[in-house]
Amino acid sequence: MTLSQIPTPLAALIARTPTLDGGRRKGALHGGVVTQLRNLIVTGVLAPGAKLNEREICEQLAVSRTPVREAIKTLIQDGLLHALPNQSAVVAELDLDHVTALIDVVTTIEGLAGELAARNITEEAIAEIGLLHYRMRLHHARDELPGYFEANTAFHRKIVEIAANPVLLWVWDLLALRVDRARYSSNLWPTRWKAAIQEHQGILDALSARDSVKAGEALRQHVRNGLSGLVAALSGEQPPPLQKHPTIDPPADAV
Amino acid sequence: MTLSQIPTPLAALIARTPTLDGGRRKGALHGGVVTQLRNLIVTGVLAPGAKLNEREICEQLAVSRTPVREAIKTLIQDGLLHALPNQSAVVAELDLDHVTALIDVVTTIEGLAGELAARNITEEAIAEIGLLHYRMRLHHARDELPGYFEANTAFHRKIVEIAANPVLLWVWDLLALRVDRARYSSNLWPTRWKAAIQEHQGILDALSARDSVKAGEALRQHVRNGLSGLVAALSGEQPPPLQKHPTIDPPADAV
DNA sequence: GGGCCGGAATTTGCATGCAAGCAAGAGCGG
DNA sequence: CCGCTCTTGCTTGCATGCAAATTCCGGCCC
Repeated sequence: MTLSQIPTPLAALIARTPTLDGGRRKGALHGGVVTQLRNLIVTGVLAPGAKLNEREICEQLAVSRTPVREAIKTLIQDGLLHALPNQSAVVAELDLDHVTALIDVVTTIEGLAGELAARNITEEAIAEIGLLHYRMRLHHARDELPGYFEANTAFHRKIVEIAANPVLLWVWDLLALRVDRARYSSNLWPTRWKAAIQEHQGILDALSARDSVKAGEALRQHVRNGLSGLVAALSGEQPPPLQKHPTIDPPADAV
Repeated sequence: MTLSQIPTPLAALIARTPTLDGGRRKGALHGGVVTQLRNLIVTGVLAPGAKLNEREICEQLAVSRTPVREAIKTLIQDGLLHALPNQSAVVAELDLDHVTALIDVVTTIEGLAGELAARNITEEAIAEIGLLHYRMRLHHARDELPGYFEANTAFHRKIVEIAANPVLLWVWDLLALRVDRARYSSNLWPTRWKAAIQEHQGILDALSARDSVKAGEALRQHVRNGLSGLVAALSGEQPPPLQKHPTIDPPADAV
């Protein structure tokens, strides 16, 4: 349950990032630890309920306890960890209720983003969105899930950026963490792949037409469809996140 | 600019909380510091742009740097502080743009809360909301602003609680911090006081009738009205929060 | 044999020490 | 007199030491 029980994927993920501190800059350790741990949690390498032993993390990441402690506090704020007084922080459970709760909130937030984006969008932004859409289509045609996933996130985030509302972007980023976590945990979502692409096309069209109502509605429908499917997948197969990481190869590389 | 320049209100606020650590429990220091600093920022005692010197805070709060550092990190996450590498964290500016951005997001969030709450609401919850509404009317009749303010926050938060969506509540709490900060900073809002009470009545009626659409719309309108007035107030009187405390000049480094 | 109790080891929480980096001020040159 | 540079002081970032709390394990009692 603790970190040492899953040494291989953890070490692999850590090794992937160049020394955790790229340029040996001074103030980069804290942020690096946050990123590392966040990835481990979001991708499901650290399973829900896992206890985070500070000393162990220190050894694995080769830093002292101070930045690790600060990172843990940060992740608690993000809702990825759950804190108990004088006890190890544990990875937050992936409650089906919580993921279900995400649906309404994320749907609403992205709907608002679509409405605002449709009003503000420029020709340049339309092109950027279109670019991402076709990157997704390419990845889909090539059956490249990780690439598609990345482009998909970029697509949605870009729309929020275009909405030009810093608070909205802030909230979206916080929510995206949880959505990604649930998505990694479900690990079967290509069922809706084709439908998603069509919906993306509809969103792109609405944005291009600067149709605020249509864009908002299209995004709401798309997000609701996606998240509902995700919840269905999660409620269907009970233990998917746990079965994943013993086999090191297929999903762990999806970074 | 630093903490020592405004010793009186800070000391007063700190003194108000019983020793910062009520029962000398062990894991309570960090949270206490967060609460303290958060209050100081939200209420405007720590003006936007103020630099937070760790050592100074340590002395004022009589704790070591470790919990203070962690608290600062937390507040940075909340968006109340802005971080610079190897430099003191500064209190985030109260950008008019950011407050304006809050309008759409908070309006949307509370609208959703109203819709969900209207569906889930029980007789007990209706009574609790009604209680808070009449507490507000009482405070209004007595011209007690602080009491009204507190009840108002409780009223809105209660609706979000009734919505029974943990993610929604989480997001609302985060946003409420910023709303409160802007509200404290504007410090003239009784202009809409009477109108607000009428709108609250409408919200209460819609919730009692379990009319989801109506409740959502009433809340959206109410929140938008309130926040728009707030933005107007903030844009009208440029330096209201700054003039309250000692000496503030554009150079900003007076003693 | 099972459950309860006690103590030791582990672990978090807080305090402090040391080095790197930024900022302000003195000194110098133009 | 003004501007630039270098140096000094202060501040943050990280590492580590110590005490309280929890947990886990062995022994004991029922």
